[in-house]
Amino acid sequence: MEQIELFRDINDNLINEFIKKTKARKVFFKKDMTIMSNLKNTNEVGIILDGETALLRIDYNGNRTIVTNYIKGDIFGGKFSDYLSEEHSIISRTNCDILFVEYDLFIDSLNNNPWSKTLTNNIVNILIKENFKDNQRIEILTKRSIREKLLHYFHTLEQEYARNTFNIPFTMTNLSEYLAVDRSAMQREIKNLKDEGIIDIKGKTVTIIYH
Amino acid sequence: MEQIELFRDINDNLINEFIKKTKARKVFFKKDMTIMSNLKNTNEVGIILDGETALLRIDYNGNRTIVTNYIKGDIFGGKFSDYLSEEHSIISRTNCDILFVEYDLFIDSLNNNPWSKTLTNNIVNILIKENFKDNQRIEILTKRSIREKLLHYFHTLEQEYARNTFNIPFTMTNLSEYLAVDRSAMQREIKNLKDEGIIDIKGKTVTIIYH
DNA sequence: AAATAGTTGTTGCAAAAGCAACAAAATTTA
DNA sequence: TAAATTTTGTTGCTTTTGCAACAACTATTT
Repeated sequence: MEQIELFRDINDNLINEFIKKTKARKVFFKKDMTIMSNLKNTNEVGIILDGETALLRIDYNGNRTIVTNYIKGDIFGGKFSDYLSEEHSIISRTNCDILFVEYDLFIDSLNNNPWSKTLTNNIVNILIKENFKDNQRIEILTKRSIREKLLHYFHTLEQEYARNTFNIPFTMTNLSEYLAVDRSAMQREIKNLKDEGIIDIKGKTVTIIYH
Repeated sequence: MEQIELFRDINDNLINEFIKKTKARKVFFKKDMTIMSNLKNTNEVGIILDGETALLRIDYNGNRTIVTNYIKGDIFGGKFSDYLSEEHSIISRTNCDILFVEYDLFIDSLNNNPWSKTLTNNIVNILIKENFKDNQRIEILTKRSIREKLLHYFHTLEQEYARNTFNIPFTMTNLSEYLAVDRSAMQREIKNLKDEGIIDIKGKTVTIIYH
C-alpha cells in the first residue's frame, strides 16, 4: 500500500492504524461503473488504491466530457470536489479498488497522529501535482493553432521521457479531445508536420526531428 | 492579518508566534517588480499579505504569458512552484506586501503547533481553490468557438455574482488573453452577440438576456 | 470465428478565427 | 493639463479550423 502516493513513506502498520482510526472502507468497482454521483454534496473522500477513474461531466445538453483522469494514488471527493456540481460524477475507467473515508475524519487524522506530518506532505504534493497537470494543459490550450498545440504537447512528452522518441499515451481521438481540437483537422496537421520533416510518426510513436 | 485566507480562523497572537517560529519576513514591492525569478529553484514560499501578483512566463522566443494571477492570501514559490522552470517568475501587478518563509520551516509548522490544524486546512483549501480556477479555465478553453467561450465565461460570472448583470473583471485585452483568442475576433463576436440580442454590454458591464 | 463497435486516415467545402492596420477613446505619466 | 501610452472598436483579407462523410483497419464481444 506504501506505493500509493498518499501513503508514501508511511509504513503498513501506520496505514492500518490510519484505516482503523478513520473507519475507512475499501470497495471494489468493475470497469465503467459510477463510483460517485452528485459530487457537489459528498462528505466522502475516495482514494484510488488500484485502477483508474475519471471525472465526468454530463451537461444539460447531454454532452459528456472527461474533465480529468485520476490514477492510482489520486484522491477525489470530499472538500476536493466542493466546487463541482450535480453534473459531475466519478466513473471507473478500469476495475478499481477505492478506499473511502469521511472527509472530516480524514482531515482530523492530519493532526496528532504519528503519520500526520507525512500524510500532510503527501496531500500537498498530490494537490500540487494536480495543479501542475492543469497548468500544463492550460499552456497547451492557450496556443493559437493546432500545430503549436501539437508541438508544445510533444515537447512536454519529450522532456518527460528525456528522449526525442516517445509514445503518445492517448488514442488519437482522445488526444484531439485533450488538445480540444477537431480530430480530423489534427490528423491533417500531423500529416503536414510529418511531410515537412519536423516530426516522424508511426502509429503512436513520435520522433521529434527539428525544434 | 486574519483576513488572509491562509490565516483564516487563526488569531493574531498565534500568527505572530508563527512568524517568529518560522522566521518569516515581510517585504514590500512596488508595482511591476520581479518578486521571484528562476522559480524552479526556490526554497522560499511567498504569501501575499496585500496586493496582487502574477506568474509570468517568458519563453525562448521572448513571448510573455501571464500563466496565473495571484491575489491577497494566495501562496507561491517553494514546493508549490517545483514544476516550473527558469522561464517563470513572479511579478507584482500592484504594490505588494509579501511574507517570505522557508518552505521547510513552513511545512514543519504544520505540525505540533496550536495553529497546525487550521493552517493545514487553509492550505488545502487554497490549493483546492487554485484547482477550481484552473478547471474553470480549462472548461472554457476547450470550447471550440469564441462565441461558446464567451458565453461559458459569462455564465460562470453570472453564477459567481448570482445576477445576470455583472462586470467583467478584466480589460478586454486581458479577457482575450484569458480566453486565448484574438482580441479583434473576440470584439467582433461580442458585437454579434449584442446585435442578436443574446447579451447586452456597455463598457465592461454585461447583461445576459437569453440562455 | 463472426459480428459489432470503435479508431484511424483522408478529403472537400463552408464557416470561423487570426492577422494587420487604423482611428477614436480612455488612462497614465510627466 | 498636456503629452504619451495603452486600450477599444472596426474592417478587409487570408488562413486555419471545424464539420461531414466514408473507407480501411483494430479491437472487443458473443
